[in-house]
Amino acid sequence: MIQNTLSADQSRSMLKALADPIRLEVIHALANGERCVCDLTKDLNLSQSKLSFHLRVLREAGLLADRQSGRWIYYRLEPHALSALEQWLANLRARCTQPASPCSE
Amino acid sequence: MIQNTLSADQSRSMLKALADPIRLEVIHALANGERCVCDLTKDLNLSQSKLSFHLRVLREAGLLADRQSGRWIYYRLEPHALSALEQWLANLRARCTQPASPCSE
DNA sequence: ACAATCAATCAAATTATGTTGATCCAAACA
DNA sequence: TGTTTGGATCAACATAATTTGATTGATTGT
Repeated sequence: MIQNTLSADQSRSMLKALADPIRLEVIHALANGERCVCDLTKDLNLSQSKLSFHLRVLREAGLLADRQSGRWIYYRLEPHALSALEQWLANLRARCTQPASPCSE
Repeated sequence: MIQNTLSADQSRSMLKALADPIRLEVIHALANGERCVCDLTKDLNLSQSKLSFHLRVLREAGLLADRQSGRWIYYRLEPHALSALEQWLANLRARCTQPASPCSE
């Protein structure tokens, strides 16, 4: 589960997961709701094992969740993840835009 | 220069640049203002060529800028870059949290 | 002009990521 | 039970990113 504040590892794996065109396509493909792997392979025109690899990266980064129903596995976005990363980024920026130190003592 | 909206390539290279512990350290080391490369090597205890490599990645991603003064080269944060990425992320999230389609027509 | 210093760059070696095809396992259905 | 389908995983290979040490070019000081 994703907390409000990300660990260094969590933010790093999310950033890495998002920094890939195929994985971004996967995310977009899930924007309208969950889909099973077999439909995703058709939607994205990817081989089964290739898609599976990228789904795992996204899942392990916390960006996706899955559930099984019968013999299908449905993947969906984990919306908290993106906002947690947004917050992490906002924090980083805050730390990086400190005003110059004051002139007198 | 960084515009208000990032291209896919720009966001990708920023995400990748941020997804590395050494490069994050570099960013933190610059949080209080610009520093020359020779001081950064001491601050971060990195070899010259290793630091140079990571500075280049960060610079090419648009996250840092540099200037020369005498024989020193000073690096500084490019604050627009982080906020542009924040915006990119917010956009992605917005596209990913569309409400379910309405019940009646 | 010569020596020293700062920092980029290059080539070689190493490590990490991504891709492919095969295999395995579980669920469903005959 | 045997067969099919959905999907994860594995091993082998391919590609990309990182590290290291050496070289180079520019700037400064002697």
